Amino acid sequence: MNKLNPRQIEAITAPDGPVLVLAGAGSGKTTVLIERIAYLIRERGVLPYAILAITFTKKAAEELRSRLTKQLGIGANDVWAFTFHAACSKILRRDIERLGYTKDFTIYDTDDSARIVKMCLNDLQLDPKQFNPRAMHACISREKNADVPPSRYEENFGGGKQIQEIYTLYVKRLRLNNALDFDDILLKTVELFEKNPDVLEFYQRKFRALLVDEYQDTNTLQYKLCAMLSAKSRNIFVVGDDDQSIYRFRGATIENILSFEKEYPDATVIRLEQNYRSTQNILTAANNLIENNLGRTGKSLWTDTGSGQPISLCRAENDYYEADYIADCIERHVNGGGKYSDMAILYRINALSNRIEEALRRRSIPYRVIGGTRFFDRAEIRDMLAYLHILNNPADDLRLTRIINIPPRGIGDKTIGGVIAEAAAKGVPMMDIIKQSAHPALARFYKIYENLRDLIDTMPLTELYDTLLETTGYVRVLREKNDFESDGRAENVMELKSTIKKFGDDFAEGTLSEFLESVSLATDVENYDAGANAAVLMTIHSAKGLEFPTVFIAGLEEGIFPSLRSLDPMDLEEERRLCYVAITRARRQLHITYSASRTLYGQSNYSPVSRFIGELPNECVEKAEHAVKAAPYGDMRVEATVRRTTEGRPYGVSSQRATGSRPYSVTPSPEVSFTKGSTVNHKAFGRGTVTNVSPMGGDALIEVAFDTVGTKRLMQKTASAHMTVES
DNA sequence: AGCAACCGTGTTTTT
DNA sequence: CACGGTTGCT
Repeated sequence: MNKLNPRQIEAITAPDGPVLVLAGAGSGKTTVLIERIAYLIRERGVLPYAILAITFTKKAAEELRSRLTKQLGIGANDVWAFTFHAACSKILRRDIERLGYTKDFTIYDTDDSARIVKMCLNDLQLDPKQFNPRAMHACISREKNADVPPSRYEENFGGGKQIQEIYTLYVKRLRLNNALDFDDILLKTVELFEKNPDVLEFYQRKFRALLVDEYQDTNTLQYKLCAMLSAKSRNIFVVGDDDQSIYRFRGATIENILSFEKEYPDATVIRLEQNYRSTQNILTAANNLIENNLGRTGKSLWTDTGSGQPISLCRAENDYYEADYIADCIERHVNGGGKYSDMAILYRINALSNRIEEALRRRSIPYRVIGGTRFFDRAEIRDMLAYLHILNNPADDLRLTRIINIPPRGIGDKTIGGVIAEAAAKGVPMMDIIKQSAHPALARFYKIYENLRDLIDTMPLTELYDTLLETTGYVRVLREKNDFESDGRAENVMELKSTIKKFGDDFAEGTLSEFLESVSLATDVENYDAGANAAVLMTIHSAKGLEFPTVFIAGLEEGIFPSLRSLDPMDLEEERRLCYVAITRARRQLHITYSASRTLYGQSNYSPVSRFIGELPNECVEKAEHAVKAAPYGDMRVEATVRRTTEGRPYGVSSQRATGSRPYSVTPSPEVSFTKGSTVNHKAFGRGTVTNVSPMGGDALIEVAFDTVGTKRLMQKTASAHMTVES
């Protein structure tokens, strides 16, 4: 304990009962959590299995577990260190039968859930255009997280009768499919406890101590869970930072941490304000920014390690230059002896990564993108997982309809519609209907299914997967297509086998059901390998809890950061906290960039600089020269939007993005290019000379001095259809 | 039944 | 821009 400061020691050795640790960014929060657990075990005689430590991300849980093992040895394995979702899943796997589900229950992600909503709309004959399935699901999710059942829906929303109907049917459908959505994992656990006091009491007795990380991000349901679990022992130790609450949109309520002292008047409250991560310049900037928020507990970070480099601020003309500036900085950093892996590029929205990826690729800078479209979200992976899901849970109609005719096996819309109707009429899963069907294609499908199903208890998962590939013909059909995209997809399908193998290596006794659960709860951040020498790109949300020597924050423009959709005061405060989180990720050097114009969603727009930049103190900030060595777009050729698809190792390598359920779009490079000085011939305007080319979004604005009609400005993409280059 | 081409629309952040 | 859904052809 000799490396700890007095405040930290106070937190670690706090007496029994409720404890609130308000821990600023970089103040050694995780260390305190770990030391507290070690202290409880060593000094207070608490047994490891009587400790429940909850985190928000899998990565945090893993880090907690590995550091505990280092500290305590093998006994640490008995500590329950999980995310809310993982802990609840574990509780549910044990007792969910009391709620009428079977233990093989399936977990639906946001995408699956939206599809279920869509089916509900169909049943209710409502127009999916009027009731956007994703928005409807967001509504339902919000209500679930606030613990509002369908029957009470209207109390919250006047005139929401149809939404209530959708919500009701949605709940029914999930149950029929023996499925839980993300929110249900928490909701059903609470329900389990409420309906079965003996189960609750079992866990209340089991857990002598509850510790919660990132407490500022808990929502009503999670709050309720914590309160229930600690009601007997009253040993609830929470760590958090109200300034870093960034999940309001997911129902997190900052009230939970702000009112902790009211809730537990006898609580021990400790503030950790000494920062061990960043330079004073970075901290001063962060402090100044966050002071613009009201309703904080009030905290000011400090360090004794010196002021460090000023924060560099760069204004770019457009997003191409912004990206190139970042790439240039990284290149110079590495030329000066630094590592690529020192650098992280953070942004508010995933859509900003594309331009930056292009710039990094152009300079051959190794990078990896965290988040965005996940490996598990690729169409072909979803297909394979769907097969595994129906083997695990035959009632999973959603997954069944996804793959029943993939690859094509003669089961068309009409046949599927018949099965759905009959299943609905009888109130049974679709598989029951298929089993008895005389339809030859359906019978053939059932045979495939049945044969595989017979193997799940006896065959190792990887072999089962091989057999699955074999009997469904999925890979064979891909290979037969013999094109670039299908090859990539086939590779991805094989890559899933590596995931399965790794799961088998990690959990020798792991079942299919557990594998699927691990996939459902997986995120991309935990796949981030800090050991690889590559720059990292991710959203600020993903970056929470991480730190890097050098951080770039890109896209500091009004409408992007803060987001256009977050302009009312409460949302704006959350955006500001997000910015605070971003700034405090940096250890030594922080670069902030913004762009006068930006092409987003296929449209180019001008936006003013973000208000957050004005909230940084001048003395910490230095304007950066826009040092573009060889102007990369000077004699511009329109860059084709050639996306690297899936060559190389399909996952975890830089520069790959899935483009959803359709084949990847590969646009060939346009042959025509106009450069300054070339002579052109236009269908309508005749002969002319190109006098200027400037980049403009994914296009370019070209100026042409025509021989007869004078100078005109044209967009290259449009003009190329009417204009040729004269040789 | 299956495929290709077209149109219209929405697009933050994620356990 | 990129998706989902629809239409129309084979």
